[in-house]
Amino acid sequence: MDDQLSRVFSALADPIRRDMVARLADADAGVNELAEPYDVSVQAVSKHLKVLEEAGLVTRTRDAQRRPVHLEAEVFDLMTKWIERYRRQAEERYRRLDDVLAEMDTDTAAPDRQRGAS
Amino acid sequence: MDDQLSRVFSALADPIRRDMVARLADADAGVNELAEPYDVSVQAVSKHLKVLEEAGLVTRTRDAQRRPVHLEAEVFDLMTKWIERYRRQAEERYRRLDDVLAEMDTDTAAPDRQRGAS
DNA sequence: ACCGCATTCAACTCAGGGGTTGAACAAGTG
DNA sequence: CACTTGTTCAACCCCTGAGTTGAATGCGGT
Repeated sequence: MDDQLSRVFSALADPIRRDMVARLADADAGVNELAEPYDVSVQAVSKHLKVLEEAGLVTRTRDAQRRPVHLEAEVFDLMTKWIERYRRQAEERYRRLDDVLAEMDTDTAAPDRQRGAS
Repeated sequence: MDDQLSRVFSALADPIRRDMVARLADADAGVNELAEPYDVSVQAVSKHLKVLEEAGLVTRTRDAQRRPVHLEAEVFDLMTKWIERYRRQAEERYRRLDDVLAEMDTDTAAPDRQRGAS
C-alpha cells in the first residue's frame, strides 16, 4: 500500500475515520473534540488522524496548544476520477453489448424466418 | 468492518484488486485469466475475488468449468454518493466562510453604522 | 470410468492495523 | 517556575489480511 489511491481508499475503509471525515466536512476540530463521540482512547484517534493525514485527506495547523484538523476535499477527486473512469467504461461496454443484442434481434427478426426466435 | 461501504473501500484499497476491477470493466474473465499478469498464485487471486464479491463489486456465473467474473458497477454509486455528499458539504462550508470574509470586508470598509449584524 | 483443467478449501506464515497504557513533549496560565 | 491542557511517542497485545503450498472439488473431453 504505497500509492496515494491505496492510502485514500484504505483510510476511508474504517467507519471511525469515515465518521471523522463526515464531521470535519462540517467544521474543523481538535483531537479531543474528535475523540469525544467514540469510546476509544484519544491516542487511537490521533493514530486515525495520522492515517487520514498521510492519505492527504486532512491537514493540521497550530492554534495555541491545539492542532485543529482541516478537511482537504480535493483528494476526493482522485477517487471519483478513478471510480467514474471504470464505471463509464463498464457502462459503455454494456451499451455495446446491448447494441449487439439489438443487432441479433434484427438478424433473427427480419432475415431467415425459417426458425422462430430463440 | 461490517458495513458495505467499509467493504467496498477496503476492497479497492488493494492495487491488485483495483487492477482486476479495471480489467473487468473491459471484459469478464476467469480466475486464471485474471491471475496471469500478477506474480502471485492463482489461489491468492481467488481470495481477492472473494473480497470483491463480498463487497458486491463482482458476481460470478458458471460456464462449464469456468466461473467468469463480472463487474457490478452499481456499487460504485454507493461510494460516489458518500464522497460527493461530504465534498459538497465541505465546499458549501468554504463558500459560507467566503461570505463571512466578504461580510467582514464590507464591515470594515463601510464601518459600523451601529455594530453590523451578527 | 478416467483424465485434465479451473477453481476452491485448509492449514500455515508473516506483516501490519487498530487497540491499549504510560510516559514525553508543547504551549499557554497561575 | 510549576501546573494544566492538548497532543504525540513508545512499547506492547491481538486479530485480520495477503501470501504460500498441498489437497479436494466440479465438470467437460475422450
